[in-house]
Amino acid sequence: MSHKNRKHKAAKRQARALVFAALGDETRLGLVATLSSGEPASIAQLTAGSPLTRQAITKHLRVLESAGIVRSLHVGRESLFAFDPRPLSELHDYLDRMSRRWDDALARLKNFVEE
Amino acid sequence: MSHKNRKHKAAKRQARALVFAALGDETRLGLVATLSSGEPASIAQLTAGSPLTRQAITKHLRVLESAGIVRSLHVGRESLFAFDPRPLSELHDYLDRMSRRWDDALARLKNFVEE
DNA sequence: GTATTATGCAACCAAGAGGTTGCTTATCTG
DNA sequence: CAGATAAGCAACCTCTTGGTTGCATAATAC
Repeated sequence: MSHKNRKHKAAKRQARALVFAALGDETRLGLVATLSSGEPASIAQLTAGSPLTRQAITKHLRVLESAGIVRSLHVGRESLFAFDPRPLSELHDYLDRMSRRWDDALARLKNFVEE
Repeated sequence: MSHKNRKHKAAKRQARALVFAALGDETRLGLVATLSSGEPASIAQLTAGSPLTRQAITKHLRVLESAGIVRSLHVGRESLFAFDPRPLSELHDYLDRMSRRWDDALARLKNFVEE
């Protein structure tokens, strides 16, 4: 494999890890669920149903934003967040590519636990 | 939605977050890549190509194991790890279900950033 | 123009993550 | 058996995370 290719792969992996990590929290997973199936919402709206403080929710939104999963805009005194499906779509493709090896992997696993 | 259904959903979300979090680290993503496309390997083997110490790799493997992504067995003096595709398959399905809403989401996003 | 609402900013805190080193134990190998 | 190899255990360290509280500021409503 070429040097350039290796670097490219490393960068992809880094970006991917960032997206995975952003989804690795129940609160954020909930926020994504909400935003992915509805209109853009303000911080106050997103905090409404939660036991957490507004600031905690804000932090989670910023994490999602740096992973590219949501985008934010200031409208008046509100800060609105919208879901961006593209990073998740990339993850989906990644898992899809990987899934071609799952049958073999499952066979190896079966063999592994039984031997 | 029923109480039972709500609890079930919460449990699913928790398990999912655990798997996502396990993949939210470049080192672990690398280990998964290695194990998913090859035979079960020992800790020493998995440490070989890495700048990290054996103990660091061990910790990562245990994280993957508690998320169900790998399974381990002791064989002789070695501890072997094998890839289990099922949790990743579940994630794939999750993203797949979610992807039905992505066209709408993308349209909303376009509208959002342009208004 | 005053009160209310929505947010931002900063400091702080406890717990967890990622990593190391040092030592012990178990299992081969010659 | 002696030495080498594979791994486990535990303590420790630093940085990050998830959360809080308090205060300041910008927009909106009455």
